[in-house]
Amino acid sequence: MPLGLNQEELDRIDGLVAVRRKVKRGATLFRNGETFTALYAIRTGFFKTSITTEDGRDQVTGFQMAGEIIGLDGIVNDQHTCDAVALEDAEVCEMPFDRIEELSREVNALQRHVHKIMSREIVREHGVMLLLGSMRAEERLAAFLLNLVQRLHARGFSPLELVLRMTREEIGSYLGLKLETVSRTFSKFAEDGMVEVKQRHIRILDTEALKRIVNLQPCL
Amino acid sequence: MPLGLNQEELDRIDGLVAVRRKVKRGATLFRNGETFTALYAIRTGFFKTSITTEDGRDQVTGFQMAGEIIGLDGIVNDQHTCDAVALEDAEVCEMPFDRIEELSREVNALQRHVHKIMSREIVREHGVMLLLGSMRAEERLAAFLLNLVQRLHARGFSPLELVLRMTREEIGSYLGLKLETVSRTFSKFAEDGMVEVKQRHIRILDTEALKRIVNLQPCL
DNA sequence: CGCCTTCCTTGACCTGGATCAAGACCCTTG
DNA sequence: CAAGGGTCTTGATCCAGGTCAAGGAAGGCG
Repeated sequence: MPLGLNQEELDRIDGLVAVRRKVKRGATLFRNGETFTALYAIRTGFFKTSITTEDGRDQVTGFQMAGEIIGLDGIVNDQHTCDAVALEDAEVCEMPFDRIEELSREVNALQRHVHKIMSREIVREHGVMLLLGSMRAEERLAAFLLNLVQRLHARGFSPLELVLRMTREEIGSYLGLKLETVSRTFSKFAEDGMVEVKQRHIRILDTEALKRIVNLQPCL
Repeated sequence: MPLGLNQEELDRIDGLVAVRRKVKRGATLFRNGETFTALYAIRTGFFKTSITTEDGRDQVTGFQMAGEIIGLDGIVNDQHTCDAVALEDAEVCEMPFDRIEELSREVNALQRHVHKIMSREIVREHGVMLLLGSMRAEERLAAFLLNLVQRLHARGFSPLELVLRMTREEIGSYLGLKLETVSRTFSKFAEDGMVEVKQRHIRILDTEALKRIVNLQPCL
């Protein structure tokens, strides 16, 4: 994690992690309705979170990778409100939330950290609202790709190449598009020479062009 | 606020409120880019929060009323990332965030409360993502109206009548629709006898019908 | 190794909501 | 009380993306 902590504090924070848990591809880490007890820090692997309505509609609310925290939705009502599914074999650290609260009363840096994580998630979701509320299909997909490579890059991966862990349908659900539109838009980007698409392998050929698409206001 | 607190704790929490601040209709409480120092509890009045991109796009991220907290977006980077504008004359309590953190180390119930408020906001935004990502115009507006009256009802107002504090355009921005579509959809609801619309005065004639619209899956 | 299933692509067509445009209503201010 | 600007409604038209349909690649499994 972050910040200037002394050894004792670091040890105590290490002690937060109750269990390491492995989650197989396709398995759920937690599910809507389950009792909330812990947050999870992803050590390795890749997750999606999604909500499902009674009438069967389904919205992917995020994709999470190593170093990110999931489970924050459960705090309000001591009950998870979304499903977290591993999109590849994964390992997480389970951190019981009452111990987080306890410890963050004593370690200021941890308290602050928890607040920032939650605030960051709120801000991220604002961005998604902007995307869903006002962007066109190409803009959405370009923004999505740029966001993914940027996060991967921060983890030491290439900023020009990535392997999608999710299906076109899951991307579509996240972006408010149908899978056909996602596929067509990938094809269009490829035609225009901006990316190379081989199934889930994506190579970015022109980052600037993608950025221009995102910032492109329709006509003024 | 909530919960079983003793008198001393209550007094201390009262002490959180540094200033009461009045905000005139149309004025901003805070603005994107300003340094974050405090959360605000709305005492009276009605706010919208919105983000604006460099290219001038604009997304309303929420409407807040008495009893709700705004400013959470500022915690991550000590800087606000959205604008909060009063849609009617309002009064807020300014609560310096470092004092909130300080006090919530000592009063468990406050700590818990802060966590829940943030988590609630995350869950609310999941709901908005669902709305923006997968609902049709009528569903969005019906969901919006039901949400508003429900929150107003919880504050002692009629569950069947409300006055919109925002324009059609602001509703549209929040719901990912153009103002004309919002207007047309209101008209359609009125034709169908579900609501009565007189400019910003809305009377709900058939709550159940609105609920049915929200849960209506297209064809299966 | 070959079958099967899941995922992806592409085409043809359709439609919900956007866009453009013209007024109507209403509130404010002089 | 009249003028004017912001807001709302409604109509006509258009188009981005949805829908339906038909294959095609690829990875897992017996």
